[in-house]
Amino acid sequence: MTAGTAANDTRSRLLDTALKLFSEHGMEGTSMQMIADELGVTKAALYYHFKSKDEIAEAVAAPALQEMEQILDEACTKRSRGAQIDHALAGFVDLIVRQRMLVGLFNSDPGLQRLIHRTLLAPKDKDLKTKLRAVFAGEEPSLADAITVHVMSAGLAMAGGAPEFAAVDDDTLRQHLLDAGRRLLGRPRPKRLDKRLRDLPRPKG
Amino acid sequence: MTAGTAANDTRSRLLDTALKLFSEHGMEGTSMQMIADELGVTKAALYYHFKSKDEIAEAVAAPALQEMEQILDEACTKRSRGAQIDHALAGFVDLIVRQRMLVGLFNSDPGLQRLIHRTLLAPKDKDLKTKLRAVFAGEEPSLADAITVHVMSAGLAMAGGAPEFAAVDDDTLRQHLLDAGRRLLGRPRPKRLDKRLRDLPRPKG
DNA sequence: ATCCACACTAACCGATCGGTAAGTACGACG
DNA sequence: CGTCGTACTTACCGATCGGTTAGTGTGGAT
Repeated sequence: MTAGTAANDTRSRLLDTALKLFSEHGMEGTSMQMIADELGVTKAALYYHFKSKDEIAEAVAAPALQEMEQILDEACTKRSRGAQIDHALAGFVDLIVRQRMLVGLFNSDPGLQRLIHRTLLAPKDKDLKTKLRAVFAGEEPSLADAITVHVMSAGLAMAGGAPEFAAVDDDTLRQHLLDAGRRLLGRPRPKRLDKRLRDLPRPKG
Repeated sequence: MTAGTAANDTRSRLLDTALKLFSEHGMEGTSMQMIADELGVTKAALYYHFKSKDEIAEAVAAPALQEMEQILDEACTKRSRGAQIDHALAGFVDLIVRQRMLVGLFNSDPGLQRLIHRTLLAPKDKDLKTKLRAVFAGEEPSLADAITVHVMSAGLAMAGGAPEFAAVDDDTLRQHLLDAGRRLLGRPRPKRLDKRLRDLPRPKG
């Protein structure tokens, strides 16, 4: 017990550092040397903990991907479509806010995207994006709905991960992203009216 | 006359190729060798046309950036806030659809973003993002509005540049993105406009 | 005292990176 | 004919890339 504290600590610090650098410079723009320098160890030390750069990227991305999958699965258990969407949206926004850097990185780096798709998504019966679209817009969504869902997921993720909102506290950011998501998806806003009520067109009853 | 046709042709083919590769692999993930190979010339030939890789990236991004600036400036000349927003949104969506790859690349590559910010945006009195936010949400927007605008611009750009919608024809994509943008911004949807009717501003009414 | 697994380091690998220097095929011009 | 500019190519540079190998210091168990 209390076993590999040192190793565990270095390993998790390594992941934190990698995430930070990846999100600043992109995955291809971040070298193993940069990660090692930032950590204060040699490059070879990284290869003691991970077999390759790709494995580091996987380890960085995996937890959030798993969490997203879980949120989507939970949402599927809800009875009404409305409840499914509300749960998925709330969970998605919460994940984005808690993992701002990672989520921003995730749908912004072509290299990471390709890697993740190969190693973490492809093996599953259904890839995450498809699942997400299915939860928000049904199994066989119209083009309009598919586009709306894409705008929502990408928009919320990029805004959540944007450096200009880095100083905004989690609760506030979550509320605003939730509002934006609901507006896009045409979901009614629950009671909570914020100070600045805009004229919301409600196209559907 | 008809002078530098060959050179001009190579130069523009070079830019096309670079854009394609940048958007597939990211800027850091694309080497000069890759561009040269795809073009069927040697790497050194690239350096005949451009001084550096950065200069290529600038040349790739510059026209769309200029066009965006022009759209925003045009929008500012409109009388009502509503007309300003409508013009900017229509122009923005139109630009995204016409330049899908580039726009997708633009807000997805940390390396390109940093470069562009240094070389093309910083010198201007106001950077593009600030200008965009000002047009859509006023000079001193609330946090909620700033976030909404960010979600919109990033969401529309990423959806427009997304490979899964690559096969969608321009008009259709434009309509759906416009709808999503209007929903987000709380703009009323105009009654079924003729889809051919674009935003061409009447020259000095 | 010895051994051993752990968590590294120093030194190195071939490949590739962005970039450069020198040379060349070629058409236009005089 | 010769010469000049254009649009390249061949050959090369030092630096850095991801990754490997062999060795080292250290703490705990025996």
